Order: sequence, then structure tokens, then C-alpha cells
Amino acid sequence: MSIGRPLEYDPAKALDAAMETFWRCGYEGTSLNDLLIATGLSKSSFYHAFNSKHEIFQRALTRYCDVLTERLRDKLLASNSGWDFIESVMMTAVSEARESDCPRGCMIVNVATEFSNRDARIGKLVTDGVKRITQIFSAAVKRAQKEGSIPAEKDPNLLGRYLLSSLSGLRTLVKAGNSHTSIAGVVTVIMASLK
Amino acid sequence: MSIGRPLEYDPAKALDAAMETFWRCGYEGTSLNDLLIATGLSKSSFYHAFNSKHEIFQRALTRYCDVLTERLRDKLLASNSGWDFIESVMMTAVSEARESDCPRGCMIVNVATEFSNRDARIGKLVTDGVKRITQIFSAAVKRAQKEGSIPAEKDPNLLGRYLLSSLSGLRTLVKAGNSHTSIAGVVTVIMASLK
DNA sequence: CCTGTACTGTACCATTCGGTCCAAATTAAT
DNA sequence: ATTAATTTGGACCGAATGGTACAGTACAGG
Repeated sequence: MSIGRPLEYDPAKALDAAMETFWRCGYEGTSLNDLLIATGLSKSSFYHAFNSKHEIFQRALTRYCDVLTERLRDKLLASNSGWDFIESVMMTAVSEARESDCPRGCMIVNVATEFSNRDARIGKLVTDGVKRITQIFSAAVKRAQKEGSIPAEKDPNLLGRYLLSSLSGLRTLVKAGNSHTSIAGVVTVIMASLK
Repeated sequence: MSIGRPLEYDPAKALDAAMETFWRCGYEGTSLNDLLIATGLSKSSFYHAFNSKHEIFQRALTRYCDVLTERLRDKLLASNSGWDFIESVMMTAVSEARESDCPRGCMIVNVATEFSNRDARIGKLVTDGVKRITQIFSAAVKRAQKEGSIPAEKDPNLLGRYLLSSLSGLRTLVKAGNSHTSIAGVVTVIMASLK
């Protein structure tokens, strides 16, 4: 049992709120004030809970990776087939074009482009995150190969990388304002190339 | 004949220098001071030549699009075949992984991710730029179809979009720190999918 | 109830941000 | 040489930046 006045906020919720903001506006684009508003914390509580803007950013990015990879893993387990999983994930990105006028894209990719490689710690988080998602794609490919929808002689790791690359490319099309239907066409090309 | 003291700097060179900086660091990541250092201009000269940070940014982005599209068009004309052109452009992106420890990627894509769609004027520049590059890819596909290296029944506009998407995805792989060889493998997948 | 602990809001900090203004300097045309 | 045009560096601006310090307050355990 901890001594002293108890927390009046939920640190996890605060982190999630910060994550959302960073996701939407990037690191530089998010001011400390934005974070205070998003989290609902006072400045003192904020600096008590998270020590700096940079630190909460790292934690937010880490959390994003964790949530995303877990969600993808669950989705793969719940999918009817590896093929369906892959197609569904691709289409998820496409639907952003229809539903949002201000698509956030993938936070990892956003961070990668904002930071290039100027911050080593951030760079490592990005590399790790991308690697983990790539592995999930590879696993999906392997499953699809067992299920017969992707030729067995193909390299699943290579295709995993290819799919991650393709997904990121789709997000670019979305952000460039392409129509939902024209992007969906690209998905069919991607899926066909797995055959 | 202009009257008065002549310019001591080259406005075109200044714009190029600003473009380089924006390309590398993004809009928010580039401070006014960075621009002054990059261009070598004094603050007064800077604001006389370009009226604001936002305006020089738009001009820099426009110039980037113009230079890039012109260079790609020239390259396509100079290429042995449409197929070679496409493969060569893809490999150019890959070589960034080998040559640069801090890859800049494509400025248009960088801007698209930084701004999502929050600024309408920037958004239009991004959309137009992407469209122009897509058209060059489509033209390359058409040429490759005439040359017999891509099946004639495929939709060249769709493949153009697919190639732009793929190029952007490759850039993500580069920024995520993948090795040059592993990314080159993805290029072979992309090229094979055109067959 | 009292004491120790930890949270809270606010005032404050130096620095940097993008941007303006102006007097001095420089040059071309007359 | 004078004048008009135009650039130059530097002083200056208010606002916002990320971050700190502190006094007051609420709460748990004794």
C-alpha cells in the first residue's frame, strides 16, 4: 500500500492520450501545451509522471508498437486464413481514405520519416517495431503457404518485408489524397503478386 | 535594366539550399535560423526575397516537384527500355540504404506525412506532385507494354499507382534501417509482379 | 489528530520561435 | 555629385517553447 495522496489520474490513459496526439501531429508538431490538454494533466503532474517531452514520446511510441503488434497477432489468430488476414490488413489502410479527411497513417512510419535517423534511441524503436510487424506478416505468409493460397517455394520473410513495404506505400497513397477506389485497385495488384 | 544596388546572392541557389534543409528536416524541424545559415542570407534579405517561412516552404516544395519530375522524364527518355527505367528508379531508392546513414527519402512523401491534410495548399501541392510522378510511371509502363516486357492487358494507370506506392514503401524500409540487400530483394518481388 | 508523503496549480525561467523595423551602406542612372 | 533604388546587418518585438520552483493542499498510516 502506497503512502501519501493517491493519483487523481490514470497514467495509462494519459499515455494513450499523448500517444494519440503524437500519432496525429508528430513530435515537433505536438507542443507541451497540446500534451497537457490531451492528457488533462497539470504541468507539474505531467513532469512528475513523465520526465520530459522526449521521454513520454518514447514511451508513447513503444506503447503504440506493443498495442499494434498485439492487435495484429490476435487478428491473425482470429482470421479464417493467412490470405484473408493479409488482405484485410491492407484494406484497413485503404478505408482510411474513405473515413478520414486527415489520415494519421502508421505512427511508426510517421516517426521514421520525421526523425530519419537523427535520434539513435528513436531509430532503434522504429527498427524494432518495423521488424516485429514484418515478422507477423511473414507468419501470415507461412500460414497462407500451408493453406495453399501462396506458393510454397516463395520466401516468406521476403514476402513479409514486401507486404510491410506495400502497406506503407498504400498509406502514402491515402495521404496523397487518392480515392478509396483507386487505392483498392492497388491492393488487388499487391494481392495478385503473392500468387 | 534594374535600378539600384544589385543582389549579392543567387535567389535560385538560396531556394535550393532551403529546399535541401526542408527535405532533410521537415517544416517544423527547420527553424528560421537554419534557413538563414543554409541560404547564407541575412534575416532582412531573407524576408525581402521570400515573405515568410511558409511561403519559401511552398516554393521549395514546388521546386522539388519540378526538378524531380523533369529528371524522371529525362531519365525515362534516356533509358533503354521502360522496364529498365522502372527497375533503375526502384534501385535508386534502395541505394540510399547503402550510401546514407540518414536517408532523406522523398520530400513529397515526407511533407505528406508531416502535414497529413492539415494545410490545404500544401495538400494540393502534394496531391499534384504525386499525380505527376504517377503519370511518369504510367508512361513507363505503357512503353514497357509496347516493348513486350509487361502484358498489354494490364491497366497502366493502375500499375503506375502501384509503382509509386511501392517506391514509397521501399523508402520506408530504408528509413527503418533494413539492409541494402534485403531491400533489393523486395525490388525483385515488385518487378516480378509486373509480369 | 498529527505527521509525512505526494499531488496540485501557479508563477516563473531562459531560450527560441517567426517576424518587423530602421538606419546605414552600396550601387546604377542621371 | 546627386538622386533614387535597393540591399545590408542588427536591434527589437510579442508569443510560444520546454522546463523548473515552490507554496499550498489532500490523503494514508501511525
